[in-house]
Amino acid sequence: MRMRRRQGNPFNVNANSSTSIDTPLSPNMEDYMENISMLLKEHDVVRVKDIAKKLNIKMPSVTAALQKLKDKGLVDYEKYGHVQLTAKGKEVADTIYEKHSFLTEFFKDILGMDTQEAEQQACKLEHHLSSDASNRMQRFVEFYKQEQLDSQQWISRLDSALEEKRLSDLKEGEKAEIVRILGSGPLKKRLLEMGFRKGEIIHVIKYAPLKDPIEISIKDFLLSIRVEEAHSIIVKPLKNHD
Amino acid sequence: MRMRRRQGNPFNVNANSSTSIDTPLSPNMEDYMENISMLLKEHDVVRVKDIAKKLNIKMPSVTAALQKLKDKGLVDYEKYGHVQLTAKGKEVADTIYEKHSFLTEFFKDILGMDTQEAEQQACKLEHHLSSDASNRMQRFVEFYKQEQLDSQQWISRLDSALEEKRLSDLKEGEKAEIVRILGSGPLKKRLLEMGFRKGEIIHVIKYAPLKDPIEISIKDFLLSIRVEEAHSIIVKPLKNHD
DNA sequence: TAATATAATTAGTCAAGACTAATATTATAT
DNA sequence: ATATAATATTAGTCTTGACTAATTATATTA
Ligand SMILES: [Mn+2]
Ligand SMILES: [Mn+2]
Ligand SMILES: [Mn+2]
Ligand SMILES: [Mn+2]
Repeated sequence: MRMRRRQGNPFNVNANSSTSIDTPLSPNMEDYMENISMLLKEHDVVRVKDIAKKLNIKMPSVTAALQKLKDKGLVDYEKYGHVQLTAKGKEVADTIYEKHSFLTEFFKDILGMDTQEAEQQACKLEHHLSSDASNRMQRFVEFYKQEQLDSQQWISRLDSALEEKRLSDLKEGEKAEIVRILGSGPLKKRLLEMGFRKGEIIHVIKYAPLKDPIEISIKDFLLSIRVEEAHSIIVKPLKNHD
Repeated sequence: MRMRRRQGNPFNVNANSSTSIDTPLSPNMEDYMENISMLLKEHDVVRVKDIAKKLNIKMPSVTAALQKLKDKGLVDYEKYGHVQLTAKGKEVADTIYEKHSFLTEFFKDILGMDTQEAEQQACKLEHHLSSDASNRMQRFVEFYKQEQLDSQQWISRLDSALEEKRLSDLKEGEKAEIVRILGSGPLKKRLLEMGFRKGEIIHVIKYAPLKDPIEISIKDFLLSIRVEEAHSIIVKPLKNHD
């Protein structure tokens, strides 16, 4: 469910042409704020060129953005001049950066992603988290990092879990061991009856992606299975020489 | 760091005017796929009107979207006809819905948000998660829901944590108890020396938002503190009659 | 079957946010 | 102090994905 801002009504006469102030910042504008703030922490003079480089865009785009952000009272900026944040602007930037930080910690320290990917993910998601969700998640990250006990347990389990695939993701000719079967209803029961059990070795005979069914063998039995069903069978691919 | 798609080069002569196929789906297009799939699970005939209603947009927007999705080979659709998903389209929709599901579980069952907010958050974030992050997070949710032991501990701690604020979020006249002080460097040391200790009661005397400093009292001492410092003091507001 | 109501499409507009090309300003080097 | 280089701005274009108004096609009802 989405709320899209109503926009572009040509008959809205109270035009208030500069709708600038007060409407929430778009993800892109938030990134401008965040990155200007970061640049200001490193150098005390920030130029259009610096922002363009950091955000990997061209200078005219930056100029346009700065004009909007100035209208909103978030940056101090005069033509051809240097860029500063207003008090309000700093608040905004800090709020965003805080989300960036705990999200990064979450992806890095809890989910075990490497620094760069973690940062990237964080910098995308930060613009879409409600403040309630942010609070809760921030608490959660703090909490989890204190209880290092079982987080160890989790991390070690994660590594092997990441080697797992779904049967439907295997390619023709691949072999794999069944790790577990998702679901709980009659579907799971049927799969068990067909011979899909934990530990069994599967060999994919024929698999045309998107075309049902997949043909496989389990200890010399030939079986056909629909993609949809294969989707809920978790396997661990075997190296070729097994 | 962002990658923006390069766009709008008027001199790109290999125009390939229908750049349609193969470029990744935008968040909005992903929502179309997801919701069409949901509608198809309930009714076996899906009309433009249904999609418009579900997504809370107008019919012409839907028509335009369907034309694009058809170009990309994701929907079966003829003018004035009913809407179906292609095999590829189903795959796409399922992938998105899977993210939607475990994200919802995360916000609901781990962070304790109510169903509706959890769904909303999930449906925003689902479009921005890499497949690696998705995998890890899905594993994490599964793992966490099995170890109900300490998740209990966490949930109960969360409730009280959500009553907490930062000193910088209090309004003039409010009283609060210090819960803890964030950070670790010399800043924290200085705050402790000033008398900010766990359990102390704070009374905010004067606070003009965005204007340093904040004036407060701790057991009859008057103190001034900068917003930035107040930001790292976690407090629990007291009811008026305390 | 004809008249009406509902549903869907087209045409044209708008805002955001990127881009290029051309121009203007400021900084640096001779 | 001037010439050149580096930066920044304007003007105009493009795509995406909304919107309204007008038109066309399909369904329903008399
Ligand atoms: Mn970001
Ligand atoms: Mn960020
Ligand atoms: Mn969504
Ligand atoms: Mn969703």
